Amino acid sequence: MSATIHSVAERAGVSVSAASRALNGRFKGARGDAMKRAEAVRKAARDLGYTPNSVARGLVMKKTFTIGFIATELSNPVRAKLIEDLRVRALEKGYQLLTAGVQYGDDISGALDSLLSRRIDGLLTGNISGNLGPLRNLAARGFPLAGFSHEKANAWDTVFLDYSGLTRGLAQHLIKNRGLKRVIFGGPRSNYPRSLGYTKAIKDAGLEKYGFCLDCHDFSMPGGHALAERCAAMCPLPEAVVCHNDLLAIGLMAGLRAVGLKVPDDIAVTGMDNIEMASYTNPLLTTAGVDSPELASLMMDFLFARIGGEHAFPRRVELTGKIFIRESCGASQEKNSQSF
Amino acid sequence: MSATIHSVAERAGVSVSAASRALNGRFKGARGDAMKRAEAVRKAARDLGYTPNSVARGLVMKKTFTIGFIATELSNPVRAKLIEDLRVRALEKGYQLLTAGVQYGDDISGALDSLLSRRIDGLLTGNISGNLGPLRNLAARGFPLAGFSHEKANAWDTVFLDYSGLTRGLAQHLIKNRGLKRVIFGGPRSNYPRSLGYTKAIKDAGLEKYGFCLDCHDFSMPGGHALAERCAAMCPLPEAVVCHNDLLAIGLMAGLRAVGLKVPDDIAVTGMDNIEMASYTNPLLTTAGVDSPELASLMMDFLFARIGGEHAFPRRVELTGKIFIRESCGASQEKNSQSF
DNA sequence: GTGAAAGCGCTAACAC
DNA sequence: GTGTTAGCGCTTTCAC
Repeated sequence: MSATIHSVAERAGVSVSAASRALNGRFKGARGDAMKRAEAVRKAARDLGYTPNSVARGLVMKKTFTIGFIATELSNPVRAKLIEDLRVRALEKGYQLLTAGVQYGDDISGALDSLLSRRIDGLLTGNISGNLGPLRNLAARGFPLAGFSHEKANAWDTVFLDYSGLTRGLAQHLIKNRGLKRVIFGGPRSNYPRSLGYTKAIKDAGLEKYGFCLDCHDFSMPGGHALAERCAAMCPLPEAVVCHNDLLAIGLMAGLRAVGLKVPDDIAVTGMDNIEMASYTNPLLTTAGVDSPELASLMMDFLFARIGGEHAFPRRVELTGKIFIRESCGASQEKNSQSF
Repeated sequence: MSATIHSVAERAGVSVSAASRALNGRFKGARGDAMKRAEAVRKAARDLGYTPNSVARGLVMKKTFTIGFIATELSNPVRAKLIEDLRVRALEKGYQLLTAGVQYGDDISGALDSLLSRRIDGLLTGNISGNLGPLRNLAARGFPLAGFSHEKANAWDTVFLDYSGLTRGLAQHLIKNRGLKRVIFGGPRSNYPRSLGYTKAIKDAGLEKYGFCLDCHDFSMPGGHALAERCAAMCPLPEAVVCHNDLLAIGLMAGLRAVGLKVPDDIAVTGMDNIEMASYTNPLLTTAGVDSPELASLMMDFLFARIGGEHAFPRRVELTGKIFIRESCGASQEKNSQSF
């Protein structure tokens, strides 16, 4: 049905190999003769409505110009933004991005196999957990791999994101600058860096007896909203809640309002990720995060180096985040944006 | 490097075709003999760490189990949600989703060619504009195509979304139920259905002299924020602004607050799309929209029918939206959610 | 430069 | 059922 390189070669009166060369623009010296033939090939292709078959191309070249991205929470705004940024970087180099979503803690092998069977040229990893064995194997075999993580050490190239330092900074701001004591955490009771940073700040300040975790494993707006009642029921009321992420914080703020509590007057709230929406909530959300395009660039630089054949021990680079003091923590804005 | 079906066949002591059959589970009668061989093949595959090469598979089968989605504003929450819903539906049927973003009014042929060269089995279209010729050609040639649109007629299967009726309903609510007169529109001065619906409502109510458009072609939160000053500068102040979409409305609400105007007391605001965030803003955003999973299902049903070989004239189905009256329009909530 | 030929990894005839 | 064989559409040797 569709035109093949065969048919365009025929129409142009040349061999398939000549057509292939012409279409891919491989001539060294521009001898007028060859140029003319090449033009004839291009014209034939146009006439026939030829669309190169990159499936066949991928088979012979063992290269698909596709890179995979595997992560959780694909529709979380932070991730959606990152995906767009990655896609832009990929496109710049002539690559397509193929995304695969997984659930927290789920087995990734299904998604991974699907990507691998499509013979992606490299794989980008997001915040995945669970059994990372298959990925480690890939890395060990020299398969191009890069990602971001809050883990100190990794088996493949990773951009390190210090979420722990960020929540710690947020909590410190609440404690030191605002003089708050009953600062609690909203998010999963776990050893995620985000909660660890909070705990550290509490300990540093000798506020252990006020430390508390509104345990919640649904880091979404509904999840945050549901926290409000539990929060309001606490006696005495907490003065601030440091949230696991922006979505949770935004949901919590809405929930707090629904139960008649004012943010930040009654309770201060902070988020994490600095999604675009954090600059438009009422009150404006105090949060922290890294620059998404920069993260995308760093990951892609790692990956393309590997794809280019670079062979080295797993590398690591740290991307520093920033703290954005806005209204929801009730602070004066004297120190609007602080590097961390 | 990677194992091929050849190597697993060899290891299992069978022919490649037997291996292929075993791996793809094609046996009719389950004769114990065949079953045992099949198991041997599967074991060999496991031992070798065999990952089927779907590039080769796609080449011979002329089928890639991939469907494309082409649309604008991929990172707009409505679109991100739809993509997730489409992805789920696709995965259920064993298909992958390959997304391609384009700019409003831009030429889509680049993105289209990229998708087509990957030999997608079908294509889903979002709200694209510009030269639709290539798509019409595809449809005419029988290529599986489906999409959503606010156009009455289309050259391929489409789910019709009546945005015009929705903004009209929103404006009517403002005018009739709240008795407002100075109701203006925030969004592009164009013949988009969204603004048309507004205009219609204004005319129906004989309020032409109050009609006005805060022209703006950036339907984003920053875009909406920027509108606030122009809005505040109007004299007399408008009583309500019907926005092109939720993002714009949310940005506008933030901007209005920044210039000291209260929503809805000073100015009412409505959005469009009913993104999840609309249920968490302060004030809660009155808006309208369609159910995303339902839209995804409808589009997929159309597409899979075509992929399945169905041949028919372009079909059309209408998906009715709902209006969600919340706080930002200042209304009592007596009629919370109204079908439209 | 050119064209003939080989082959990427797989599935689908086809005889057996 | 099984194996043998012929391609899918392309790029890339390789002689010329």
